[in-house]
Amino acid sequence: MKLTIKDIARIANVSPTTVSRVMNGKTEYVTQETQERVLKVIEETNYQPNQIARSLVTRETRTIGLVLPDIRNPFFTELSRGIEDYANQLGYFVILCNTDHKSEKEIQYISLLKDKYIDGLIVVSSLENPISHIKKITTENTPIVLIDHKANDEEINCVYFNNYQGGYLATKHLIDLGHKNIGCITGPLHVQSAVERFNGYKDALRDNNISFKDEFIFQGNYRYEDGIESAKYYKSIGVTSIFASNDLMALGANQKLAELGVKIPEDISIVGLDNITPIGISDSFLTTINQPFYEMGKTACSLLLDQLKGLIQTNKNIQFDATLVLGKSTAHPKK
Amino acid sequence: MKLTIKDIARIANVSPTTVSRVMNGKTEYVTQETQERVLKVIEETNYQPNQIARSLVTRETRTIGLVLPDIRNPFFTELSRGIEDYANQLGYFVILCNTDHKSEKEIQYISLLKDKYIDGLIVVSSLENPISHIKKITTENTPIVLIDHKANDEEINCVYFNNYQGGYLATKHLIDLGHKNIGCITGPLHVQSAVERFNGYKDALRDNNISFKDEFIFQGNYRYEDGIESAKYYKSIGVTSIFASNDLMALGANQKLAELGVKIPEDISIVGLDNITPIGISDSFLTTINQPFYEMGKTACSLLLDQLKGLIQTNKNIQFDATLVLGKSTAHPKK
DNA sequence: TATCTTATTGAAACCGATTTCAGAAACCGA
DNA sequence: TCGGTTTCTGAAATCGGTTTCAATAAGATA
Repeated sequence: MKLTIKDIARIANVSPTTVSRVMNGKTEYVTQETQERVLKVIEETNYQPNQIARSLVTRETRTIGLVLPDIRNPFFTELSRGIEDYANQLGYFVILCNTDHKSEKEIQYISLLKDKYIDGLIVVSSLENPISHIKKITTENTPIVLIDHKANDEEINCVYFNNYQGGYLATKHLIDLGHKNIGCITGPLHVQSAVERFNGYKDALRDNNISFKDEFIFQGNYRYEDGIESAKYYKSIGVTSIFASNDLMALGANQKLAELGVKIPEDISIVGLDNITPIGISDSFLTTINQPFYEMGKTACSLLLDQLKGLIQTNKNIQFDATLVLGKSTAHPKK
Repeated sequence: MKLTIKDIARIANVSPTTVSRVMNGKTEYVTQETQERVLKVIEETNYQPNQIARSLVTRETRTIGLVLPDIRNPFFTELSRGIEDYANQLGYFVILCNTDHKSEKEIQYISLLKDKYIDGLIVVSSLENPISHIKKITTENTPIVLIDHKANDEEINCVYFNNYQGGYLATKHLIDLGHKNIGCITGPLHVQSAVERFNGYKDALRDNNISFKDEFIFQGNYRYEDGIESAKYYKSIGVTSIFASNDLMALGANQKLAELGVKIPEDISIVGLDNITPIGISDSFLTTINQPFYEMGKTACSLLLDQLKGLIQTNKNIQFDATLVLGKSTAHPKK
């Protein structure tokens, strides 16, 4: 039979009130002696208070919800570890919810989480207009952090990556190596991140007096297959280098170009963006732009918990920088 | 201000008891008319009952705990999706806990989860003797499923992969292709799964009258680097094929052998084991043995929830079969 | 018509903690 | 010695549901 606070009170010959006080460290008005007596009983009986009963009155569950498209995506896996590690350190649990990019699933999950009285919510949203939707279904005072989204003003907490800078740096690297004919495999251009990466590419060209050429652009969809598909095209038009808007497409292009007899990086240099290193594989072949997923998760979680504890009041927008990671897939163009 | 069951009762002009009955479908003794009245009020006020208060009396949280070494490991990522999908379908939440293979972290997590009154627990344990440890810290009647572990009798629920069969099939495939000099990169031999895979290798040789040679064995640690390291050795002793006890080592060996000028599969065939396909990359190069992680997770979760609902009483041990996945890394040996 | 079921509803207890508030004891200054 | 603080403790209310049990009304039976 599970012990309750009343049992402990009876055994220690005090009231439940006192037991509660001792457990919660509100001992300023409890004598050293009774305190020790209670602690001894707790120790001996190995008593653990019922967290649900606690939650009912304290209104905190020490649990946060994490809603994201698919944990199998390496970005989100890494992100989730950043979040979980930080949360665990401060005694919080994380409930994981995969939405598979489906709006209904996302809304349903968030709504269910609300009923569960989680203390906070971290969301990588797939909704058209996440802020208004999410605010509609959550309680006024639940802290929320949106990842991979940028808000105006201080509407909501946001943590996101500087995609523009990523595209810019990748392209600049190729330019610095001496490339002038630089292809660009874009992401789906109805998605904000893809547009920004593309803008980074364009601006890097402009800033270095290289004219933008439409035929150098191949529109992809962030999939490996898009990279594969682009290969034949790029081989035929003869670029000396390619900036792929994500690593998956970069790897696809690399794979197919190699099969077509194109030497990487001698004939064509390739830069990716994301830095998704397959687990355990240390030697990185691909030159790419690092996106600090783990750090972003950690920051999102710390933002959330700070707000939870009232340490900060206003919402923040935090942007993460892109950095170049040198691999073996880029080199000077051949003369 | 959040509505409570009393508010609804007042508005609908009934007692909280009746509201509760209607919400829980215990309507056999509620007239159609009052039922509709209550439902209408719930609908109009958008009332959502407080799940914590419910849990306090029903003793169920509709939440299960998932404890595993590291979600970044593709096995566990896939496993977690199998679990989460199934749990979500039945209205359960999943709390994710990474132990980083540390015993203290695992024990601490399980103990904390117990206090939280989760309904069930799924564990991929890193403990020496998981069953006795886990049973010590959990309540008598919490359903538990162990993954990647095999129990005697019906001590506890287990879901695991037939590692022996995996090693056997991989080796048999090479033998069927005509190979006789078959190297084997083992896993860490203090780990059960590694021993079983190795035994599968040995028995496949024996059953086909190929003598076991000690010099064909390279002991690894399931890491990419171990594969890299083994390459020089295998090139020097001249095997025609290699069975690597996991995909990571297979990929490492492949990488390094290719660098050393060895043609795969013409000069040396390689078989892995695990079938960890990098996300989004469809064309599989490596011939390997599939381990059905997603299915295993799903089954573990269904086992847990069935037990939770009292649908099954006895504990079960469920074994999953290995299957061969043909890639481009194996071929007949050269004459 | 009197009695016995059966259908319908609600008052009150309960789950197991925290928190408010009041009372008792000890201490203190005049 | 006496009123006023301060220290220590516990009774009871509370959080928001579910469940038990009793009460009432309606219908059935004899």
